[in-house]
Amino acid sequence: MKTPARDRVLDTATRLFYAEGVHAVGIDRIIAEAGVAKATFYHHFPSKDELVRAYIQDQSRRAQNAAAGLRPSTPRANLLSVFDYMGEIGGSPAYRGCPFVNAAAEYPDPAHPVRQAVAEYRAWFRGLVHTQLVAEGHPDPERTADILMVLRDGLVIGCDLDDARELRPLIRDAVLRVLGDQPVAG
Amino acid sequence: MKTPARDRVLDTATRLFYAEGVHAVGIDRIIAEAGVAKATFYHHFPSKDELVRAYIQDQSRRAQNAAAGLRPSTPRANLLSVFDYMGEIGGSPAYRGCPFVNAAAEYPDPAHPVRQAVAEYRAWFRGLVHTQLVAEGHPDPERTADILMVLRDGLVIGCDLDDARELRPLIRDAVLRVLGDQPVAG
DNA sequence: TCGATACTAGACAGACCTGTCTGGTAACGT
DNA sequence: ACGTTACCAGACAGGTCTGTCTAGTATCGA
Repeated sequence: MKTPARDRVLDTATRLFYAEGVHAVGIDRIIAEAGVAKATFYHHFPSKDELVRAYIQDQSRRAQNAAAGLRPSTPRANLLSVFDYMGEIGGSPAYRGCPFVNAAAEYPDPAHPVRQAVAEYRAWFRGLVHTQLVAEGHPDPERTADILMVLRDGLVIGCDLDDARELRPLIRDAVLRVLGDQPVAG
Repeated sequence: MKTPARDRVLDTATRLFYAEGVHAVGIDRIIAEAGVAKATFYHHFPSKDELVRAYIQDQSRRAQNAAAGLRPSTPRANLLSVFDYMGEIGGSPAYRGCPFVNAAAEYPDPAHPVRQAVAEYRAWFRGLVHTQLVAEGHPDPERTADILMVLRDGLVIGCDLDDARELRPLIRDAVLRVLGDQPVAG
């Protein structure tokens, strides 16, 4: 218990929010499992919604760090490795879908800070994909980036609601079909 | 107020669950807005979770009725019209994403009856797409149906979290790319 | 040594949650 | 006429929710 209280709270909240949903997990449970006093929690986070926002922003930061950690190769290989990585994550037994999509489902108001944090993550991911498309000289980077975003969202849903093991082998195929230079095999 | 109490409850629950989320809406509010006594509610639905399941099953039934109402044409046209229809729905100002995906996000346990009702809808939709692919003689109907399912999920997310008006014009393009016989335009 | 900061335990308020219960009204088939 | 069923209003129980508050301990820099 030598890690700072704020970190323990955020780590515990991340685990519970992701596994069980935001509205399904109360502050009392978070502070109990984090081993933190209630006053300490409200010292670091002014409200539960701010904790949720911090959770989303932290997940976004981690995703960006993970993407930065991938050793850059050709734009095409970068794109494929991003989607392959999604398949790896999606195949984990603890996988419960995308934290951003799941959180957004619990915050219907697009103006809510949590939704805005989700929008920031999405803008970053879309930019990542778009940059690779431009770098590889794709003839239609705008539209293709949009469709790859759709593919991304569909994959995180599919890995959660369907069988990720069946989905994983076709990710590369799907990306290549969207990129448009790979005819469908008979 | 001459419609039966059960219908008023289900209609009100559908409206509120979809607009605000399942956990965010309490029984007290549903019965108040439906103009129904609490005992009447619990007479028709043994628990809130059963109401949620009825809501999901009702949405599934409506989707299947809507699909049955589309006048059948060529398999290719059927496929495109299904996805076009999704774009129409997704462009509505009241659109808040897919009720099945949103509900599943609030019920992490795959064994929960609500999740099973969602799974039944998904199996139906996947079968609908697969049938059309087989009918048009597609060389890879299994894998293509899976990817179109991914596309479906990505579209409902994108129409909710991004701008549906930007997404709609590229739906047909995305479907054709997945079907694999349409090269990307320069 | 002093003051600020981080932290702990836990009571408390006020609202909301699901689900049960009592008690009464009205329609309807037999 | 009678029993069943559907429906109403609303109290109630037991729990949980967020957020505030009191009161005290520990650490650490100046």
